[in-house]
Amino acid sequence: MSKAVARKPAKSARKTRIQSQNEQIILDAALDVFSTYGYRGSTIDQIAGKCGLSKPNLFYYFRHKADIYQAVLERTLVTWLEPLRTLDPEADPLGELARYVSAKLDMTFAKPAASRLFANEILHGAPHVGTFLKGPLKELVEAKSAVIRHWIAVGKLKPVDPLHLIFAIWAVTQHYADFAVQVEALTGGEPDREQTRRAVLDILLGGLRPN
Amino acid sequence: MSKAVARKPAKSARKTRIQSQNEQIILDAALDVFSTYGYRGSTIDQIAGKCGLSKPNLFYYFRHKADIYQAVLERTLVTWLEPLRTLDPEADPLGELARYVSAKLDMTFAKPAASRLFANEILHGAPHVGTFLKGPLKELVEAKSAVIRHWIAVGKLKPVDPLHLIFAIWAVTQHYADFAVQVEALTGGEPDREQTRRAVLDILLGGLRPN
DNA sequence: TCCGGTCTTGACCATTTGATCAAGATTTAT
DNA sequence: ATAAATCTTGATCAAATGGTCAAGACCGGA
Repeated sequence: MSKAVARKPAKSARKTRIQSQNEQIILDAALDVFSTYGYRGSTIDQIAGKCGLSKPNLFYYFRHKADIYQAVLERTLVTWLEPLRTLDPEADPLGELARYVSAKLDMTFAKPAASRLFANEILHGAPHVGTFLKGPLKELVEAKSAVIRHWIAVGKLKPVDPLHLIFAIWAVTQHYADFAVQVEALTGGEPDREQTRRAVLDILLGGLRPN
Repeated sequence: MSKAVARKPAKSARKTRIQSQNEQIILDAALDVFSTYGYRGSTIDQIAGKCGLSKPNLFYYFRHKADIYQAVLERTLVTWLEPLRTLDPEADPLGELARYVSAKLDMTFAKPAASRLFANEILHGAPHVGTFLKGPLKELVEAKSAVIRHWIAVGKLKPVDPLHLIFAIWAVTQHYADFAVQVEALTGGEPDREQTRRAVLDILLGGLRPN
């Protein structure tokens, strides 16, 4: 991932009011479109149509389609990573894990499009976020794995593979965004969020209490 | 989903040796390509290239790109559904669930492309499998939910929402195919399968033993 | 061997789509 | 008010791509 995706950084690094405003409008629309149809399945016309700007105008702000994608993806990654960052080694393990799962679930419900965009990117081999995965994400995950291992070592958590626990938490929480149509088809409408939260916490953390 | 996706059913419903052979070759290649790049991101040329047939030749066997996709998707759905079908109400609940999770995980490892194809389809709103989700899948899931509820009722399983348990099992097992690049980036290479199996069983079923 | 049906493909078409550009409209600073 | 900078867009282009077609190669049964 490179930086500097927008266009005008040449002369005045400062962004115009219109500029930053339209960039946000474009990225909002792009998140919707890309997360729904995938990169290849989305067209500039769709994004332009959704945000009420003309196609050439999009190219005024972003030189290439790939730049729009890159920008919206980067904005998403920050959001996506945030909850894990807050896992506190000092807090009570089960409570802290419950808080993390709950926060991840909240994000899934609040920003399903972000989850789907990320899922799509990974599903297709992470062509744009390979360095993110092997860099920042890996470091953070290793740090948090150490925290979980420590909790286990001091007997506050049943022994469990930390990495796979993190995978499981991600998988289950994001499932409700990424597979939303399936979830809705099987529950008959949107599932009740509190019920979902309780069930997810039960299933994921129910077996972690030490004897 | 409609039937009759291939071409020649008109005169002789019987398929030539070459015909059924090439159809399989095409579908195999199509699964690879579609699961990697998505529907829109895949081209007939890619599929043709991968299976060593010419582009017009593909159109000889399948009239439209969508027909190829449909055919490979249908073939995948059968495979995908199979393990759940075998959930036996008479068996020991925890053992039976463990067997199911294990079988699902085996399928994930054996046919990651199938998992990804399905994931991609759902992720993009299930445009081709809506009726499958709301029909056969829903019925089967409701039947199996009843089984789980029964296990709980007779005290052989800790109370847990059956539907969300099924979701969790799907989410976690398929995660290792759908998010394989992320898993590999974080584990540093392919994760050990037996270790993964133990961890997944621990996490998903560890809290289900009744007191 | 020979014939009808099956299979294969090079050349081609029409549409979609990412991207460009020049000309004009609008905003901003002075 | 005015000039400079910024912003906007209709028209257009070139490449990619789903799909067609006619001509020829191949195969299988009599």
